[in-house]
Amino acid sequence: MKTKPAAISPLEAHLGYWLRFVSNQVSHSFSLKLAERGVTVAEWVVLRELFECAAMAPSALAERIGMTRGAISKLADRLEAKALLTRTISDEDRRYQALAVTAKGRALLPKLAALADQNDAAFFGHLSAAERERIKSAMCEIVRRHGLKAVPVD
Amino acid sequence: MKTKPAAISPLEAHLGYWLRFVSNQVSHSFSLKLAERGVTVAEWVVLRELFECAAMAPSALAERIGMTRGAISKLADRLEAKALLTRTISDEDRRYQALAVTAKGRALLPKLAALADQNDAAFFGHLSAAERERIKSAMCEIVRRHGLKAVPVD
DNA sequence: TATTGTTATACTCTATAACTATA
DNA sequence: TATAGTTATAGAGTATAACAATA
Repeated sequence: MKTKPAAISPLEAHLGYWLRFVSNQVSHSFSLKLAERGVTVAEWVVLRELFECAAMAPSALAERIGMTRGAISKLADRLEAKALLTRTISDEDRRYQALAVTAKGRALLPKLAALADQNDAAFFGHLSAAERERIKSAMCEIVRRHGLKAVPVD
Repeated sequence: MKTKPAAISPLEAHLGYWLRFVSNQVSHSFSLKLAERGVTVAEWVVLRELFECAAMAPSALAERIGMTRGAISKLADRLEAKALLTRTISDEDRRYQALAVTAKGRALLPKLAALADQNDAAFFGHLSAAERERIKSAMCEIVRRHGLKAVPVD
């Protein structure tokens, strides 16, 4: 009985629109903070991920983060130039590399993590812990359902 | 009494990380769908926003969407080339322009909106309506708190 | 002089695919 | 030939700032 088809849903009807909007702002804000330390968001993700393990191959890292090998290669270039990361060619199979965070990188990481904490708090600090957890779970579940690469479910 | 400082929070500790991860996937998936119609995500946003009003100045649109005038200018170029949008210079003040969606653009919009609906459903359809609304409200609240440009709270 | 819109420039991120070197 | 990593190319998105036209 609708007189108008209402075929054209508004932008704000889509959850994807809101996520993109907020996410862009959060990431942009974070990127400004990181810029003071001379690092980009993608670089932070790589460094943080490498920090866990002693060393990791570029291809493994690429899969884990959900990036292409080419992208990792370029990021590694930049991080190497900043002396935050080293490449070491394997002796056994010289096609393999081991990426590792340098001492300088390890010294820098806590500061970057503090910026990440600070940025997250600025945007989501007003939410209750339960609410944050709820949203996080929802996002995590979406990642799982869609079989997205990096399922870093902690 | 902590033995370890635990100073370095993991990536997954941050809600911003999850939002960025999911949002990137959702947007990418949407961009693939839109590509079949020869449109990008940013172009969809512009078209959808212009669709509401008869016409709008680039600067007003820029503020509403949260983009720079330069970005709008480039988008308008592309949309004009695709005959989805027109620029009309004001007679009163020749610095002003009116951007408007063409008939072709109006014909295309329902199809794009359907893709948006479809994409949103693919990622968020498994959530209850209440849960979706909850997350949407949270995002909306964040936008409001941070006084972000486009507050299309509808 | 202030404002509107355009243009030039640049950089990040991403993806594809051709390429090199190893095996 | 198969794999690991690199490089070239491209395009979207974004931002800054210089610029032209107009008021």
